[in-house]
Amino acid sequence: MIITFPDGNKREYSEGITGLEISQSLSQKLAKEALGIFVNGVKYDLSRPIKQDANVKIVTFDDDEGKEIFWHSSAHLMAEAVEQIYPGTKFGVGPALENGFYYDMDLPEGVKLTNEDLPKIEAKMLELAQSNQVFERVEIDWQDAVNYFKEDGDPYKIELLEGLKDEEITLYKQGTFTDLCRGTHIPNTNVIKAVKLLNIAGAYWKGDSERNMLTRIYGITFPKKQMLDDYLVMKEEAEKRDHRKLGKELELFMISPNVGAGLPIWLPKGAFIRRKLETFIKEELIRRGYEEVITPHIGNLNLYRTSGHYPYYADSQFDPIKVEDEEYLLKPMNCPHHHQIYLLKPHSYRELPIRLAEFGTVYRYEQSGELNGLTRVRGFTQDDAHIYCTHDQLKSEIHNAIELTQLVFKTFGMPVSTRLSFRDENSSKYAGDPEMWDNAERELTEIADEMGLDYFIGKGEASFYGPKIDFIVKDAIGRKWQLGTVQVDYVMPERFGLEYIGADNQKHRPVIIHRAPFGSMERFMSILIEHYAGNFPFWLAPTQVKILPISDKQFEYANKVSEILKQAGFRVEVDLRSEKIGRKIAESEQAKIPVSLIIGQKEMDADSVSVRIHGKGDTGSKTITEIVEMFKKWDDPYFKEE
RNA sequence: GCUGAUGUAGCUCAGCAGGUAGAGCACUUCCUUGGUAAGGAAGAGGUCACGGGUUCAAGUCCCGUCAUCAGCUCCA
Repeated sequence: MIITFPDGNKREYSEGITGLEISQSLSQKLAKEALGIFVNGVKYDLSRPIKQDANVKIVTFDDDEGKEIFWHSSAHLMAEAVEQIYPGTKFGVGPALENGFYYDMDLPEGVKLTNEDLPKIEAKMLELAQSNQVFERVEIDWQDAVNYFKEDGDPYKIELLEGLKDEEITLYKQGTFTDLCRGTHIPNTNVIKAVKLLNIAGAYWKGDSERNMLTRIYGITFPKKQMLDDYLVMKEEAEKRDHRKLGKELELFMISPNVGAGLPIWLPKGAFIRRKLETFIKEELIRRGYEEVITPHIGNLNLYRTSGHYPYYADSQFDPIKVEDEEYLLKPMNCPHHHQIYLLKPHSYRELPIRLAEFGTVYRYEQSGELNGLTRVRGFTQDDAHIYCTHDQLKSEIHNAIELTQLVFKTFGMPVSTRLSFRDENSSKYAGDPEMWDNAERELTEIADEMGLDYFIGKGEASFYGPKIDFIVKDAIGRKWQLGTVQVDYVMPERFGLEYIGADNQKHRPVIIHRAPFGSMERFMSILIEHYAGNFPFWLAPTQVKILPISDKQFEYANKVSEILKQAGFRVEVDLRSEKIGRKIAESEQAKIPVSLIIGQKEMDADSVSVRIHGKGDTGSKTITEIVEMFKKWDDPYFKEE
């Protein structure tokens, strides 16, 4: 039997050899670290015999697939521990996650877990792990499996089995715990050396709020204790970046229950940064032929009946407002307003594309449990624009919109993933005919391919009027959020009866592209705060420079320097308190101000300043002329430090 | 919206066997004039989220509301 390795090497083994034996034949280290083996692309347990020639790949904790196996097995280990501590616990599902695992369980009557119970379970898990339990794979008949779980009193497993009637059923046993599971698992629990249970939360069975709420425990495990320590340090660092924490500390925004949940209020410093971002993108829009418009915050309900947003999204809109005999809606979208502008007069194909842009604030009713800092709010501002173009222009317009979005993420150095959001053919929530959808989805794919985008496809993620390309970013604690978006729309032109006169003197329907490179200013800001950990670059920082005179003998000179810098257009503050320089520096650093200029007798005599850069420390003295030049260079969004 | 936890000074938090509300930082005043991350002293500051209830007495116990957090569900 010939086994081929990922590097192309081939070796001969006798039939029925296991992954573990193959690892052992390669190296002791690998045999110790191996967690599973892919046989012709199929995950196998290391103990499972391989019966024919195959391409194999042995995975360890260093591989994502290895982590998945490790954490999935850890979920089983946790279940075993919980079952031993709380006999009679019923189990739901327990998958591996990107970072760890969870298990959903239905604890016995009267048992309520709190965070204080977690160390007990952790200790049990470690104890079980050290007892060298072997994961055993059992292929079993469907009916036997049902009988087994009936006897075991696990209704959830039986329900899962109902959906697996035509499949091969396997059970996995380790120690006293047996689970319905497809696998794969680690060979032995002893590779789990460090355990941390992170939190407890409720989770509905099958995600259905009508059904039972199970107790979900999240945890993470590692093959080395040091790895857990590193992970916890990293997690702590990430939590320090949380925009809700930094937003408060740096006085960027607030949320007042007196105004309303999910309705953020921008404080002067936060508002400054946001305006700066707006100016930045506006300059790019002008360069790209957009025209700015302004539309009101409410609109006649009929407008949204025409667009289809009402009643389609009635659940996530604020209730209509009665005005005399009409009903108005707080606008959930800007597009219907912009379509009115298009409709104002007839258009020739020669005018297209028409690109209407607006920082439009929209209001959506989000469930109270969903609200989250700036990332999920009830009122937010989109850097919205609608491009009305002919079908011939569609590709190049989409291309340009994607390019602009990419420019944004590149400028801020944010890592994004790109999703082609397509419809789910089995759902009826989409407007327009299937042929149109197929075309639009194909066009988007073509453009993405031509641009060499590294994308994945999100089925069922399209908006109701068309497919889109979404740019998705992770926040500091690993949650994913959609920011920029580019959407194709053949539906609204129909609904609003948009037309243009073509070269053939006939009426034609334009196509609409909806696009927002930032997405929402609120959400973008939240990610930006976390991305920079509050250390905004020079061009964005509300206060760019803090001048710190050492004693009051330098106050006059400090004010003079401040005046020169202000005249040159920089945002400067002077610290004229009778504090020691060490404290002034400490506070300037804590406020994350990019540059502190320290001024003592020496600097005053030399017409210079001592330059301290946030995060770098003292960088020596420079003359006033030199720093003005330097700041001018830094005050550019596209400035990159060599 | 659902489940659970939390809500005490501007901030971070202690007080939880019911018995007159505390610390550090910030703030004010005074002293200090100091060279690259926190000098000293004094002072001021709280309807203990809000509304009910139990009790001689409630920050503390009970109920409700609001908000925040974690998760679930949802997201044009």
